[in-house]
Amino acid sequence: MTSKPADDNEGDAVELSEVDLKVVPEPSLRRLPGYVHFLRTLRQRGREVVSTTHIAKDLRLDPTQVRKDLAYTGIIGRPKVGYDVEELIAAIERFLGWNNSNDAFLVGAGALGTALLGHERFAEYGLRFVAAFDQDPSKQGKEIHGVPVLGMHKLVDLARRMHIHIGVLTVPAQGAQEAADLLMEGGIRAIWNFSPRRIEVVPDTVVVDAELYSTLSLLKRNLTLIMGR
Amino acid sequence: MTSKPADDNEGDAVELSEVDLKVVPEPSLRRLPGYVHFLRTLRQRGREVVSTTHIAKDLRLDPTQVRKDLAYTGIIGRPKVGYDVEELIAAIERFLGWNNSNDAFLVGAGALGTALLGHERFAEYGLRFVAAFDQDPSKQGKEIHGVPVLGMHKLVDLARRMHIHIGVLTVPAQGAQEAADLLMEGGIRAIWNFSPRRIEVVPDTVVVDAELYSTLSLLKRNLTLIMGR
DNA sequence: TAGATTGTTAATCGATTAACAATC
DNA sequence: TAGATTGTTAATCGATTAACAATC
Repeated sequence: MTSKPADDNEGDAVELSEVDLKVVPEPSLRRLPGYVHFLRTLRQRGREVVSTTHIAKDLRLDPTQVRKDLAYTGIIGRPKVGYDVEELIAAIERFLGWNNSNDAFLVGAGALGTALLGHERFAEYGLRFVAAFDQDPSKQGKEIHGVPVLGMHKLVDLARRMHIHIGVLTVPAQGAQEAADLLMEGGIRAIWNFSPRRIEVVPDTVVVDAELYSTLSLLKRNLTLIMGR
Repeated sequence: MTSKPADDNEGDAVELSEVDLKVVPEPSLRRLPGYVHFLRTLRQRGREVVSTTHIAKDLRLDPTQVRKDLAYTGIIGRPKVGYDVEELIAAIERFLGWNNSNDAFLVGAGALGTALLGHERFAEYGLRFVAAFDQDPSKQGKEIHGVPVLGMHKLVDLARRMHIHIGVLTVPAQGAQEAADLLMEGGIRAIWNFSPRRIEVVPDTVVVDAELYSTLSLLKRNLTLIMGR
């Protein structure tokens, strides 16, 4: 996965692209999609350039922070002027990989899974569901939002043949690891986990938790603070 | 509760609860739900005590970090022994407010909204949907997963009369702020935002972003890193 | 030009991790 | 008891924020 060079043995001569990629802080990666949304609305209003002060004000961030985040995408701004809106959108989208769309499998066609399958906007973010899987036979053979639902036994073989790399996990906690194991057996390298369980993965596979319950907990906690005074 | 007076100036007599509540770091709050999930599986297996080493190993965290997180809930462990599993679960649930269930309104009965309405597990986390709202007349008057869908014009009055404090936003970006304004007008103080827009709120109101697109971006980025070498 | 803005280095802040005495 | 574990203080690490020279 994200192995670090243990010591600086001639690290400078190494191809920069690789090194640079890994060095982007996670908080920056989380903020970048938000910039795109704001920039798109600016573009719609006909704006051609934008400063980090402008972006920062809208998203309530520090301008320096925005500037650093943008720098990771390789964009170059013009002093006194700012950044070209169109160019900036393109740079971030390219950086985040929204252009090269990835086909994905979804496991667990329950309430949450069904919603994700029907969420057209994911296409904008480079995610396309090509098949869903569920152990419930009554769901198999049907389609949900145009995506075929198949039995679990077809997952591994199909993932291999279709060269699928992304799996979305929307199964209950107790089935999560088992489903993840199937995904990995099928060659899937990235798992978007909506179950509340931590998933164990083989090397060179990444799990990102959707953290539904984390954010809900944060919300309730903050509400308690507000109401309690 | 937990806190030690910085110096021993009879600090024990001071009301600690308020101060303590605010001082809990957000990362800790995000991790706590994960502990509960693990502890529940331990309980199911009949385990009665657990050490932070044990928890940390399972969730791949630092034991000291786990100990600090748990301390925020007010739980007290026994050296050499660990923590009482049952007691610990109760302490975290109480701390996160999962016991006192909150009634919530959902705005935007689209694909994502429908899924959330059908997600029974939210009840375990103290969230209960009592009504949904959508501007599409064809959806109004019906029920989704047992929750009535109403027109937007009924939102403010109903929220006030029912003393609703939590709103879940599952509308498209362009309608997000407007919907949030309605929620706030109805007296709602906490908004769980699934739209990609940053929401502006009045004082004493909290927004927590579900960050679907943030985590998806993280996932795709990490995948690119893995595949690219 | 003058002044706003970028790009970058330094200072600050806060969270994580290490160290260790207290303890059952 | 001996040793594992808690609770807490100190050290480290990394991200955010401040400062400022370069620049169009």
